Amino acid sequence: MKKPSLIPHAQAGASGIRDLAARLGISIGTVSRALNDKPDVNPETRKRVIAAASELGYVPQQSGRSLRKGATHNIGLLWEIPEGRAAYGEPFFLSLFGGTQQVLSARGYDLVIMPDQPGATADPLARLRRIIQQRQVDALILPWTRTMDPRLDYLAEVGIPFVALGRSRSGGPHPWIDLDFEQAGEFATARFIAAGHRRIAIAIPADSLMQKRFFLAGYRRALKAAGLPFERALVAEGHVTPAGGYAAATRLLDVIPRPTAMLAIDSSMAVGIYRRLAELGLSCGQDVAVIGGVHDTPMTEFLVPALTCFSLDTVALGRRLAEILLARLDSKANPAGELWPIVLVERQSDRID
Amino acid sequence: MKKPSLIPHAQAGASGIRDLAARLGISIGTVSRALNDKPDVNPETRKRVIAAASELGYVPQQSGRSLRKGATHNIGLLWEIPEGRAAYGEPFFLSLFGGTQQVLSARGYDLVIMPDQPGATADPLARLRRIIQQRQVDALILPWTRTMDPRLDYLAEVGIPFVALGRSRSGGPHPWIDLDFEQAGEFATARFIAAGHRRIAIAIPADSLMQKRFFLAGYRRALKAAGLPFERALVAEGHVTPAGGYAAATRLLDVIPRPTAMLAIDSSMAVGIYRRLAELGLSCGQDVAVIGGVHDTPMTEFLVPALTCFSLDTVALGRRLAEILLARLDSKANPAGELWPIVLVERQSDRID
DNA sequence: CATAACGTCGTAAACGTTTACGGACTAGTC
DNA sequence: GACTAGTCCGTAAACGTTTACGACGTTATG
Repeated sequence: MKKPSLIPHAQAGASGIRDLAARLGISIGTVSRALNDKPDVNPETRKRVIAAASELGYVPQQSGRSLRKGATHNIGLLWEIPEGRAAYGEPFFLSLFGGTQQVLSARGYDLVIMPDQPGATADPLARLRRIIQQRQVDALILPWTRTMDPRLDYLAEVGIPFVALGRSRSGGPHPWIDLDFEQAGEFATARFIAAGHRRIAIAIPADSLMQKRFFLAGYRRALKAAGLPFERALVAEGHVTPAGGYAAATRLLDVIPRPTAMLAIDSSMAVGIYRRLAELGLSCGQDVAVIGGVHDTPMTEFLVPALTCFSLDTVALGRRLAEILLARLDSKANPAGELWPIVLVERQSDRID
Repeated sequence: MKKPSLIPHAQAGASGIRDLAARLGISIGTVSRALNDKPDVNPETRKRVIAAASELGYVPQQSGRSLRKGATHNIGLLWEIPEGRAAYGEPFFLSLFGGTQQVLSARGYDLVIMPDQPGATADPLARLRRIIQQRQVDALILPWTRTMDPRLDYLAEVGIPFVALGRSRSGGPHPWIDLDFEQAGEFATARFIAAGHRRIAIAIPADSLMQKRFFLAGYRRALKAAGLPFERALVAEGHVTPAGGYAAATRLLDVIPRPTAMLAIDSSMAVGIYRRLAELGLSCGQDVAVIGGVHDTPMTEFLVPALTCFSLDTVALGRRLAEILLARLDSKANPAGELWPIVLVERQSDRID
C-alpha cells in the first residue's frame, strides 16, 4: 500500500518521476534525461515521455531538483516595504517587474519578489540573510541602493551574483544600472534658469539614497554654471510622498524672497506641492513653475496643470536588469555599470502662458 | 580533498549540517534535533549547537529541508502585472504586503510575491501551474478575484490551501476576505441623494472583477430606494487608472442633462475625473460632486479639492489574510468568508461650500 | 570475424536535510 | 541484582531529482 504523501496538498493522481517512469515502462533516469533535453535519449522515447508528462501534468518538483542541481532557477528581488500607511507605493515598480519577469521566464528563470521590512527586526539584514543562507535564489536584484549600503557589503561577502538599481559606495564591483539623476537635476535647473527663474527650490529625500546626492549635485552644478548662489534654505528634505512634498512646499514657499520655481526629485511629491500652492492662492505654472522628477506615473499627465517631469521606460529598465543578471550568471560579462539618461517630458506645470 | 561545491555562490567557510556536526563532535541527527526544537536533546548540547550555528552562520538549506519535510514554509502571492505602461500601480498593495509579511514571519513563514502576466503566454495559468506543480509554496494568497476565475477552479482542483481577496462564483468553498463594495456603492450614492443630487454617474472597471458587480449593485439599490431611475448612460466602464477616469468623465459629462455627482470605484480614477472637470471649466464640489472609491491612497488628501473616498486599513487587511491562511494551514478552521466594511472619509470633493 | 564506435538505456550515487528507530547509558524501583 | 523507565544520542532511511558510469545491442570499420 502506498504511504500517504507528506505533502499536504499533494495532487490526487499525478506525482513523481517514478510514477511517470513506471507508467512508460522505462527508468527514471531516462525520463529525467528526456525532459531535460539531454543527448542520450531516443527521439521516439523523448516524444513519448513528453507526451505522458504533459498528460499527467508532471513537472519536476523544485526542492528535489534544486537540491541536486544546486540551483533554484529563481531570481529574487528584495523589496523594501516602508512601515505604516504613510508610504507612497511607487507605481514605478509594477512595470519594472513586468519587464524583468518577461525576460527571465524566457530563459527558464522566475522572478520572486521578497518583501522586506528592515526596521521590523533587530537585524536589518535578517531577511536578506535568510534568503542567501537558505539558498532560496540563484541571484538577486536590489532596487535603490543607499550611499552606505550594508546589503551590498553582505552580498559582496557571500559572492552571490546580483545587480543593483543605483550606485553605492559599499560593496565590491558589481553590475548596476542607475538613472542619471545628476544630469536630470542639472537639466531641469538649467531649464528653469533659461526661462528666467533665479530663485529655484528643490525637494529631495531625507533618506540616504544615492539618488539624492546626484540630484542635488546636478542642481548645484546648474546654479554654478549660471553664476547663481546655492542657498541652503531652498533645499527641503522629506519623504518621497505627496505628504512629503506638501511639507517641503510649505517650508520652501515661506522663504523670502519666495522661490519662483520648484524642482522635486519625484513626481509623487508634486501632488503635495500642487496642494500647497493652491492653499496659498498661487497658480502653478503662473506664479511658481514646477518640475516633478522621476518618475512619470500614469497620474502625472492628468494633474492640473499636467506635470512636467522626467520619464523613463520602466519596462525596458526591468528587462535590462534581467539581461544583465542573466549575462552575469552565464559569467560572460564582467561587472559593468550603465548610466541611463532620463528625458524630460514637457507639459504644463513649468510653463507661463 | 573536498570537491568544489556545485552551488555557484557557495559561501567560503560555513556550509552544511555535516561540517557543523563534525566541528562539535556530534552526529548530524543531534544537530538537526537541536536546531528544530525537538525534545530528545540535552539542553547543554542544544546550547552548544545553537551557539556554533550562529557563529558559523549556519542555516538549513531550503531545498534539502523542504524536500524532506514536504513543506517550503513559503507563502506565495500571485500578483497580476498588467502589460504595458498604462497600468496604475496600486499603492494599496505595498502596505498590504507589509502586514502580511509581518504576521507570516512571526510564524516562521515568508511571503514571496510571484508576478504573473497572464496575457504573456498561451496558457494564462502557466505561472500558477508552475508554482503549484513545482511545489514552490505551501499556500497561496490570491488578490482580486474575478466573477469567473479559472485560477480558483484550478486551486480547488489541486487542493492547495489558499485565501482569496474577493469573492467569486468559481472554485469550491474557500476562505476569503472581501471589501463590501456593495455597501460602499450604496452608501455613497445615498449620500449624494441626501445632498440633493438626482443625476448621479458612476465609473467602474471594464474588467470582470467581482468588485464591479457589487459596487454597481449598491449603486442601483440606493437609486431604487430613493425612487430614482437607473440610466445606462450614467454608467461608464473603463480602466481603473487616471486615464480610465478621464475617459469615463469625458463620456459622462456629455450626457444631457449633465450629472451633478460622480462616483468612481477607485480613487485613481478620480484624478482623471478632476482633470476633465477642469477642462470643462466645472468646479469639482461646486458644479459636480465627486466621491472616489476604494482606496484611500497617500495622494487623495492632497488633491485639490481633497478627495472624499473610502478608506481601509490595508495593513490590517494584509495581516488578517495571513492569519486566515495560517489558521487554514493548521486546519483548525473551516473555510469562511469575511466581509469588511469600508468607511467613507469625508473630505472636500463632494461638498458644496 | 574481431573490434571499435555509437546510440540508448538502466543503475546507483549524490544533493542536504529530517526523523523513526534502536542502542547505550543512568537512575529509580522492587 | 534484576528489571523498568527515562535521557540522550547515533544510525540510516527517506524525500525527488539529476547525472556519472557502465551495460547492452546494433552498426560500421578494419
